[in-house]
Amino acid sequence: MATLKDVARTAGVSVMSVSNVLNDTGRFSATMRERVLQAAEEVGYAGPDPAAASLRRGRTGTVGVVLPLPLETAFADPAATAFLEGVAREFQRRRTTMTLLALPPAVGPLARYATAPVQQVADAPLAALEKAVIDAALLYSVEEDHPGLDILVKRELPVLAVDSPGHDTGRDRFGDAWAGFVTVDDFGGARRAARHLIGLGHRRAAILVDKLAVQPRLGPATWPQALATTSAILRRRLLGYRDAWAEAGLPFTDLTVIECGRNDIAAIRTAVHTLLTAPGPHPTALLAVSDTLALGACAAVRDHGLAVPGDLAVIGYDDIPAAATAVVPLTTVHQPTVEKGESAARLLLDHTDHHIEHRSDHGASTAPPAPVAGAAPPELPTRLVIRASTPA
Amino acid sequence: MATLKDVARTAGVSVMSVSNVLNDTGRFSATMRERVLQAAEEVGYAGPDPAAASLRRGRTGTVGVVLPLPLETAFADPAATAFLEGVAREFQRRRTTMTLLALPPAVGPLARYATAPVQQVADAPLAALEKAVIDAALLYSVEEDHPGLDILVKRELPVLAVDSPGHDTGRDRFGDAWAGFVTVDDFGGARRAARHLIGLGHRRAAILVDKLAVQPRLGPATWPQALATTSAILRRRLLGYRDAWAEAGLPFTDLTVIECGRNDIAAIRTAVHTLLTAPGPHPTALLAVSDTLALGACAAVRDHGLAVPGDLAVIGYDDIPAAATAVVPLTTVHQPTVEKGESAARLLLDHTDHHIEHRSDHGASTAPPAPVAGAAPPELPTRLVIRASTPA
DNA sequence: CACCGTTGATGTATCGATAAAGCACAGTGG
DNA sequence: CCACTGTGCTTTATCGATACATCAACGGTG
Repeated sequence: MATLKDVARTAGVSVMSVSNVLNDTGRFSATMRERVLQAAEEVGYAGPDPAAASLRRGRTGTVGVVLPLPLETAFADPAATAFLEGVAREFQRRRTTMTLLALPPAVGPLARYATAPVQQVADAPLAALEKAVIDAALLYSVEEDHPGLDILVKRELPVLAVDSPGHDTGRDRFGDAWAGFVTVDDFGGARRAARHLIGLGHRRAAILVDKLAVQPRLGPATWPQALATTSAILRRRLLGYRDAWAEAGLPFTDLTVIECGRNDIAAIRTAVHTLLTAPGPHPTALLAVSDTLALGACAAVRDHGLAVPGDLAVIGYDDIPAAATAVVPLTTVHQPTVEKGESAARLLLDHTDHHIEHRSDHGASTAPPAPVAGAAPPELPTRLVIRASTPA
Repeated sequence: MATLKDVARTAGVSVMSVSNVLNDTGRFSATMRERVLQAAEEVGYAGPDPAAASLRRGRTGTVGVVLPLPLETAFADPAATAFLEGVAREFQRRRTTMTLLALPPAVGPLARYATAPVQQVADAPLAALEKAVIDAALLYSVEEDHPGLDILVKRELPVLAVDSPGHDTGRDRFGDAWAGFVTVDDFGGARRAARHLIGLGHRRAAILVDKLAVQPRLGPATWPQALATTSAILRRRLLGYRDAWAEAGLPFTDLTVIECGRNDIAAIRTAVHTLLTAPGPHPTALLAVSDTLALGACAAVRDHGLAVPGDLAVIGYDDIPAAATAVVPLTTVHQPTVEKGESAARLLLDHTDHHIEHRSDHGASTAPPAPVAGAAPPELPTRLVIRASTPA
């Protein structure tokens, strides 16, 4: 591979001149420019070696996006992909590359809501966090006490967590590392959905979730079990639904949580079937924690010979594109998913750009740590979109 | 940030000893090990700086996965996510990280099938290819003459292309860079699907595609238009369907290609509606180039008051999980999608592991370029899975 | 007792680039 | 005529780690 030195020798100039031309620092003449570019072409120079430049500059231009394993789940979920699309868009604007770091979910409930400690996960994926060539990390739905976080903190990498419980605590750092948070008003959105149902006269509903933990337990869950979920988003949504029920003075026994296992038509059909054939009074409405689940539930209800919303009202969550175009357009809680990704990326990059602009060899001449302008609001709004899956 | 030097000073030993312990080279005593680990803990050493290690070793442990923009498309497509899951699995086994590099699709048809040259794309995303800290690149559905490829070639990075037309030509390099290919027998799979229909007595069918080019043109396409598609996979599938028709001596006018625009229920419904209300004889079967399209088409056909397979037979492609569990389980062409990802990753990593094992300071003592054992077969098989969306 | 292979630690050179200082030389104003 | 200010290019000193060579101490052998 040709290096700067080769180009310099060929052009008959110093390496610094070549570097100056290639980085367009402006400190060179037109003649020099020509000579260097010509020589670069001649020796087939492919541009500065990224590893060397990263070492010297102290910046890599790459951010790690940390996702929970299995990636399939993350990729297949329309809400997650829309989020990633937002992240990708902002990264592209800011000339930043994204490295995917997949983490196994920590086993056990969120430590702050449970007594059992989060178990250690396999070492191999954690080593990836140590060796990744990145300037910062963006965590998507990663538990706040995941052991992987310690590694990022040790490396003093700025970290931004999306949909993490950390935001609730108002903190702005993890250990010594800067920390940012972007969340969505999941609690409020869920509460609005449940209030809407109550306003329509519903008194008994079932909440459909895909899984509460890595190992799902199919069927109804008790409220303590449900609230011990490992997912912070899920927990906030459940609390929102529950709060509306409490507000209206309705008993929690009439708001059951059903674990379906997967975002999968067959699994949802089974769950709905079980629900509708169980003894005792049936729910008159379904609150699904995602649109995928809600759409599956609609299909299952129809297969069962019942009508949506006539026999059973359904409300989803996320407002994915398919929600609006479904056979029965879905009433759902809209959240600005793509924008969430953009905000997260923007907030993180604003921080890194301001604080580690570039390695400077003489003392700390870093810009004042001014509050970042145009930063994203920490909590994005949600709103209820009323369509045809709830009665008018 | 603490460096090796700090650890060495604290432990009162040389930097090399620290490096030896951390890299577990075995050339140190138990006492030394203790002292070093203790000192590392004490100064809060976060492990070797990845950029520095990459520079010195000449390897980064990261592979670039190049996907066409918009990423949303890639992430939302179940076939693509299954593929990425396979890639991720193999990478994890091999302790390799993946960097996502999104490329805008080159505008214009594949140059080898067209006279118009592939247009230049925006420069910004290409710069990412120059600056990415990677050892190799895995291209997913990237045109063989995409300008981005030149950059990888200049960097002499090993490249592996999946579902690219390159495999047809039997080449094993792009310029000076090693090149590998993994493809699936798309032609054969499509032909089997169409033959099956013909065997069932069908004589008129419509082929549903999402889009032939970046800017889709909704509605029927002529065969020359269809075959000028920018997607190599799509082209192979179209040729397979067509070949079955030709074999049976049926006219191509009875095999129409319909462009739906998106993998979207509403778009598909419109396309199916148009198809079924057009004057003249209607097709008796639908060949969809993906299961997502096929499942959407099934729903659209039912909405239209017709039955699958009674009134209209439907065959999909890919055999995504949802195909088996659909209301009418889908007849489709199965391809080993996850395995395709694993094979691609394995083939690429086998190459890089053998050929750039590590930077060696003295002369070329590299291992003989033995043919890689256990490498993936270059073309993976497909098979027709007959379920309920075609009559028995 | 001199010779030698082993073990464990250290020194030195380098990977490929960039930051900052240094240095010639031309043009200016007092 | 000389100090003074830019240009434009070069020299020097790193960035943080690893490959390889070297060296000291030691126990076993003929």
